[in-house]
Amino acid sequence: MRTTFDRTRGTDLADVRRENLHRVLEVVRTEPGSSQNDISARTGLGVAAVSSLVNELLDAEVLEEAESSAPQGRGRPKRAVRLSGRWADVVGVSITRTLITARASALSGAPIGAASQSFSAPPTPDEAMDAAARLIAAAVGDAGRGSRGPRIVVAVPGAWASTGFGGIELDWQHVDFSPLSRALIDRGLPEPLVGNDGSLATFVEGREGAAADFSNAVVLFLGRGLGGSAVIDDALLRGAATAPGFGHTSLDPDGALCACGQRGCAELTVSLTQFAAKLEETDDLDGSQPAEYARRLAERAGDGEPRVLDVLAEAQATLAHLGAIVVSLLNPEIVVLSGPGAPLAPWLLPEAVGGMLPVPTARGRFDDDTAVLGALAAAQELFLSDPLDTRAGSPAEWS
Amino acid sequence: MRTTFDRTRGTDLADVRRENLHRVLEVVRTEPGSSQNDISARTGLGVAAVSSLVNELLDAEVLEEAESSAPQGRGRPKRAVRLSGRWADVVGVSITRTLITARASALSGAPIGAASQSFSAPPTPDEAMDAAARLIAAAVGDAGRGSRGPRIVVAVPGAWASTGFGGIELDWQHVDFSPLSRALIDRGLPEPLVGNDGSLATFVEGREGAAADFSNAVVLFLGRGLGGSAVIDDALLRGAATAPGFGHTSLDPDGALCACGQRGCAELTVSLTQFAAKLEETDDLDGSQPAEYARRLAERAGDGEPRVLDVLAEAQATLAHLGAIVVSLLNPEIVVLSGPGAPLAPWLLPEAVGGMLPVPTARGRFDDDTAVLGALAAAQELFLSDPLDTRAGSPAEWS
DNA sequence: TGTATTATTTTCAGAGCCAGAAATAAAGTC
DNA sequence: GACTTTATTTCTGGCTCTGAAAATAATACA
Repeated sequence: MRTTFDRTRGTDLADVRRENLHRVLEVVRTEPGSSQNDISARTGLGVAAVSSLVNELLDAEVLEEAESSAPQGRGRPKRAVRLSGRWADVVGVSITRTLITARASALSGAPIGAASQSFSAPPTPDEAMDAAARLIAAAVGDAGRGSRGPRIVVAVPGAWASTGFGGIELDWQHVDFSPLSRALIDRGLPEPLVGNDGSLATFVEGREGAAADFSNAVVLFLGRGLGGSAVIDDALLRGAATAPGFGHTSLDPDGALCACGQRGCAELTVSLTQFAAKLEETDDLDGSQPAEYARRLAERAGDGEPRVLDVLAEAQATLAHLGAIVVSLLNPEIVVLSGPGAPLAPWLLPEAVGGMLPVPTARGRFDDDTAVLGALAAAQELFLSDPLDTRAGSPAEWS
Repeated sequence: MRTTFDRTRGTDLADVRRENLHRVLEVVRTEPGSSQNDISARTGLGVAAVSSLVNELLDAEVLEEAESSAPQGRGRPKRAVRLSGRWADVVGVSITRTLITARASALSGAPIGAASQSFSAPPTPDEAMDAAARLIAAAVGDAGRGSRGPRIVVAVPGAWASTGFGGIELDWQHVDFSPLSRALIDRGLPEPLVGNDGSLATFVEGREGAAADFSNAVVLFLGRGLGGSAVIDDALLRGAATAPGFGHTSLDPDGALCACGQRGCAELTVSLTQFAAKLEETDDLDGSQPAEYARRLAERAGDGEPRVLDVLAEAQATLAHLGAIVVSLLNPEIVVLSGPGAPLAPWLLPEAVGGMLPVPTARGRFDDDTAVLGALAAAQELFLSDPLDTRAGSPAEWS
């Protein structure tokens, strides 16, 4: 626990301003149509400060006026505000072995543009970055602010190591993302932040999905692999993005050898890839999007197809064990099965997981869109946390 | 992930001041004898601000002047400062089934007083709180500041649940700590903060122990049970205090039934209690302090006693499995075996744990003192984070 | 001994931020 | 139309930082 810092710049008035701008925006995000008085009450800031803060945000077109929904009573009417719906301020990107998607939204969440490209063979890092830069530019179109670029977050199935980004699913190792940064800068866009898909899924499930009402949650991200992270005390578990994650938790030291080098990893029985490998003569998962495959599987399970039920039962047992471990370590209030595999939740999630601490479970809300929505939510959070910053985003891992 | 807040008070200038006071103290703590110029360089604050901050801390007797160690060169000499060694500002307490210890220190870490009481039978909550209050008052003696009481942190082998504090080792359930608060208030002392021993051990190992040089670490606390927590991005993993912890991680769903209700918990093979139960005809652990027992065990292992080696080898296998799981979830740079059981590290820690991510390991530094030193370190951190606060501490869990 | 040199700390504007109070604005009510 | 009510803005004051200048306290050298 290094606690020293060198020249990080002391805290000063500007930090106070930034923090309070963030608080104001957080209130407006969760309660669009708030008035300055409302904001003052929710944040604890005085009305004078809120007036100054809100007007600055209106001037910067981070906020815009909204028609007040509440019926007009006595007295001067409220001036309701909401997050701006005008500019392409946030961009979320998802990279997988079959599809790269970019979505641009306004701060309000209003969609601005989207673009995607599918791949018959998993893209190399260069191919992926090239495509991503093009798709991002297409999604943003001409809706970007002149002065300031959008916040861009890219979700990738992989994790950071000291040598770079790598992942088993894409078979990338030691990948350096600076070509993506350069390609974006060439197009006049700021540098992106790259994060793990499971962590970003956890963020969006926690922020506006199945775990929104809880301060502590574990989110399992079931796609081609198995990932996820946790929310602890209302904050995303950091550092988890750099770890192999839930999928490569070794549950049985004498189990089958996994591609990661360990034995008995959870992913060997819980992942859409493994389901397909066990059920189909031809591995037809890559012929369809993961959520589509998961939905088909759910149908077949619903029809009672025995082999499907067997495979899911095996996965369920693994998940129960993994759940018990994670619950005993992190003590969540809820465990969420998120990602493309969420439609299989009825077969994979027992009503409660964990032995010592039984915990309720829920199905994720976003299925195939989870990763890209996670990236969008993260990009929005980045914007809102420093809404008047005009610097380009610096490249960094996100959570 | 609840992100709303009601009336938490906006950020203001006072927060800036508090934060900067904390930064100054953090520099002085890690480098006693720093001058104002040094502090300015390390914190990024201007010299004018540092002058004001340091003088305020000197006035409050949080800092004191130190003789400068550097040889006097040209120019005006530095005014070296260090943390005050005068007052009993921090108190750490450890409660176990055989011993309650309280230690009072100055902010500098200089010991002020200590008191302890041993128990032949595990104390009830009332007995423990009664003794703790008495021992704390004795340790502080007349070295307390008149105006402001010390920060008091109590380490207990147990965890918080919604209903209160509980732990298997002490057989406490739903324990409410308000009697301890009242007993302390009656003696003119502020309310204590109660935390899990494994979390506090992690804090002190991370702050000044075996994990001091790492930003990410896992600490296993081996005592009568098995606990611990993690440091992630230089911060203690919060929320872990409320979880059953490492000891009750179910490694084998078909394993032996544990007192916690799960099967195959790590603690069933890795804990001093279990070692004693397996090795001795009479469970003689409670006849001695845990670290003493661990040292004897280490000697017997060093002498090659076969049964001891067998038990430790079994424990080692369990730890390797637990380590692999924890490493894949939290990605530490080091795994530390801390607590009274640390002397057994040579037999319990393989050179590297984890399959996918081999991670170096280390022995904890504090043995039997780990819990009380963790509590002391936490109390110091509480003081330093708000050094001019005059309110009494509010009761809260301290993870 | 006296003066120059040097490093450190303190003092002095200046600007930014929030709180609280007063002033202003915009509606409804009598 | 005057009054009441509610919302927002303006104004004053206190606090905190920064940057520059001044003061301080020691050594080095003539």
